[in-house]
Amino acid sequence: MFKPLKRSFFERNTLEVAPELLGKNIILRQSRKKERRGIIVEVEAYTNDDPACHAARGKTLRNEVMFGPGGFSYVYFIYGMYHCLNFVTEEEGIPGAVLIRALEIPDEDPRIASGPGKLCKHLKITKNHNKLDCCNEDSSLIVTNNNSNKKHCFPITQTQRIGISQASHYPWRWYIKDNPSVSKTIEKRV
DNA sequence: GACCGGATCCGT
DNA sequence: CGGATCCGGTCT
Repeated sequence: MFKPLKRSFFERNTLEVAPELLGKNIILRQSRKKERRGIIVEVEAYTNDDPACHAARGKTLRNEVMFGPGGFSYVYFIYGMYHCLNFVTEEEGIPGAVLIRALEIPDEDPRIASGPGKLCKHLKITKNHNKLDCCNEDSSLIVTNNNSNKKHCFPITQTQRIGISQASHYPWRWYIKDNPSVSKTIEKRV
């Protein structure tokens, strides 16, 4: 059995949580036996008081999970064809989330989950996975520490966020340097 | 009820 | 760089 990260991990400043999610495992239980795993290699932070954040204009039906406790999933549908996975940060009442932009999937092509839409497609993450409490060990979606040999010793690159028009210059994107599963590496570094 | 733009991806 | 494709937010 795997131990999910505690709620106290998520209920901190989004800009602290985001880079710390790099190297962590996402575990998705799809049935009693079947389980998929991915290593987080690229993230972006979206905070309260951030024009690009879905919560920037207050609570709506779509974004309300961002206003709740940390550690919940926020999955939304975009461009008529893709889903994107986030984990809610900050304490209850303060919206914030970390967008998971790329995963390294063991024994798979490194490009199979190299983007926020691609990773949801590969893991079959849909709106059914919205609002799951990922700190509950019985949840079908959890995040765990990586116990493998290639521990926390990896260089991290910080750049501007990509794919957005509002506040795109904020340097709130982090990825594992030289990891082949990162979506793009051409953006301006900080 | 209608309109419009989007935290994407792929092929050209 | 354009097209696919559809939902949520906003305004009427």
